[in-house]
Amino acid sequence: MSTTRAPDPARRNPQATAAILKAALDMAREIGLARVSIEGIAARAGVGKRTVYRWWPSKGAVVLDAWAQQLEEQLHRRLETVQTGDFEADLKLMVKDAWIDTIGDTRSVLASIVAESQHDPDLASEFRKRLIDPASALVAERIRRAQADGQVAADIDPYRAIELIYAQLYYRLLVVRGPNDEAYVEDVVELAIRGLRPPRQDAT
Amino acid sequence: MSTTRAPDPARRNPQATAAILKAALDMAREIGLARVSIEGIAARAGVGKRTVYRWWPSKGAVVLDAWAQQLEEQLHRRLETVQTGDFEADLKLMVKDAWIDTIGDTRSVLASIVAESQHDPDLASEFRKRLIDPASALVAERIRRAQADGQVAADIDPYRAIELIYAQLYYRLLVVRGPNDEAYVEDVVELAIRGLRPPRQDAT
DNA sequence: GTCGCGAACCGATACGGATCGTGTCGCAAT
DNA sequence: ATTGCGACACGATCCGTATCGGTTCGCGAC
Repeated sequence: MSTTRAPDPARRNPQATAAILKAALDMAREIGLARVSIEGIAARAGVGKRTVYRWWPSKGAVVLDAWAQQLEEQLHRRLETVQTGDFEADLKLMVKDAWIDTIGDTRSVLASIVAESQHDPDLASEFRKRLIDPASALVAERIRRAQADGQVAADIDPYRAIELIYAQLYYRLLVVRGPNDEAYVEDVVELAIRGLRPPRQDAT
Repeated sequence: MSTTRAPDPARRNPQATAAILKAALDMAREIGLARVSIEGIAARAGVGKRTVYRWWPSKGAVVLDAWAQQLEEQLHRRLETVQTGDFEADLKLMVKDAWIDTIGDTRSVLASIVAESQHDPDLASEFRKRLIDPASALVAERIRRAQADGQVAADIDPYRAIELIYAQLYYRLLVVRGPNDEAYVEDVVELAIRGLRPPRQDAT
């Protein structure tokens, strides 16, 4: 049972760690995660393969780690800004901030990680924990406030509302491949909020 | 320039083709597309690797071909059934038919193909042409009819409405991994149609 | 305090195994 | 006689593990 001893984090070499993360992220952006290999990462970082295998379970985990770390730094710089009071405007700001400014041009890395996570449950779980959950929690809070204000129906599950928005963005990214820019984000939020109802509604 | 001559389809061996398609689809369902290899397909089909490479450019293309062919057969058997007149009911029927009955338990194959298509533009394009576009065209027709009847606002782009529905299903399949059954499909359609508006609306 | 020593990380290299995509046979069908 | 076919061999790449000296860290003896 005790064959795999956990390595000691205290003895970890920060230089090697940083070099590996940088090499992994750079290569993923240059040639795509699919063509990245652990051998390649180790070679580019000037590091033994063993050192990579010691601290990460797969190439996907390395790239996710590097990428998420970069996003977190960027997000900490923004965070608590959104407070215009208008629900739709706030939502647009939050989503644009996350999807355009923070994710931005690393969107192909995001796509690669989702792709890789289709056959790597551990990576999938780490991805949700590291990216999806924090991003959702932020938006969910704002939606709950809108429900308290009566701007959103009380029987809506905030997380379903978030799905309604982000699903559209991911769908474009992963499946249909249309433009995915600022204008599209606004359209996505508007459509999610407005629904498909005709403007004139004669209830029973 | 003329190094790669296209093979002559007339001389293609139907037995070999069928055996390859069957082997590819079976293996994809059993062990997942990621662990499928062209070597494995050829071995299982009792065929030389060269024969596979002659007719398909990648393992993803083989599996997509086999899978889409099966779906098309199944869809031809259903097609023109939906005509209850009620827009929401029709939409639920159509989507359940496609997502639950037709795709059904081959959903992991779908996920694998989308994953693979992230780093294979040709596969991505073939996937949209073979699956997304036909499915969308069917639903778009029904939405346009609903617009003519006044059940859907006239300024809605039918294809955006479809995205609003299918995006949710794909998002669950590829990213967040919740239940993706009949009940969820109904919820998805309802939420898409209803939007986030509060029930009471005092327009200006 | 400082010295010694074992444990763990480090870079480097080698290894067997798997799969890739191509090349090359002889055979069968047209 | 041309072409698809099954079969097999090939060089290349990457995987995950092992092994080798080296260095750095923690800790107890002196």
